[in-house]
Amino acid sequence: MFAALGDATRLGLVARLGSEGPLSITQLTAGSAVTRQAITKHLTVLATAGLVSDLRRGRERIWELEPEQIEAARAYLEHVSKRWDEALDRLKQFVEK
Amino acid sequence: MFAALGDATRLGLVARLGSEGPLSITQLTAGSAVTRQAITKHLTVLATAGLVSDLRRGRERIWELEPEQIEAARAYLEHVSKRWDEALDRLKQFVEK
DNA sequence: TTTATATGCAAACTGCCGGTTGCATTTCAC
DNA sequence: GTGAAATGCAACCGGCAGTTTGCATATAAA
Repeated sequence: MFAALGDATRLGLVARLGSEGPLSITQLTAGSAVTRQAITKHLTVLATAGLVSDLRRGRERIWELEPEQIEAARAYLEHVSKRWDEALDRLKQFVEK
Repeated sequence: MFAALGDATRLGLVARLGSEGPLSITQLTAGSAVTRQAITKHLTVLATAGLVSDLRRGRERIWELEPEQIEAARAYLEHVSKRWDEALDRLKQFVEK
């Protein structure tokens, strides 16, 4: 999942979907430097990570953010951060004894 | 930075440093499946992303978490998530008009 | 019913990433 | 001071990720 966010192009897609709302593949391609095919592949990767989902509307495919997964990533980082604080506290206790 | 967290081995290192506190390269290697050299390279990547920092203690090199960067990543995800909510609100407004 | 638009599928290429191996260097312990 | 422990440096390698290209398919528009 962090791997999915780790590519610059993909993080860009997530950012755009976040600020502009649901967009089609063609719309996403216009605005990125790479080919439509590349965008499609990136979207597939993001979808596999659960970060986006798609729905068909006529001949176009609309992609939108899946904020729950983003929230999950956020929560994980918060968790690590918290554990780190606890670890430092334990270390402090240990040194003081 | 998300790219740095995107590798399984590296995310594991971050998790360990978070829960166990500062550790040396050798300590980190014992517990991972890969070579000490691989660990070293991963730590360099994490350091470049600002996620960890090192200090020398005698002949060993101690690595510790840099929680500010983790916080930064967390904040970014929160930002995207928030923007997404706003985008949905705008969309709702638009549809209702 | 043509024609243009939006997308899907598959093959091919290239660079970089994660990993190992071998040897050199520093520092601690005895 | 000699051996062992912890680390550094550099070269090498295999595979996969990101991208492009070419063609096929579906759907809207005229």
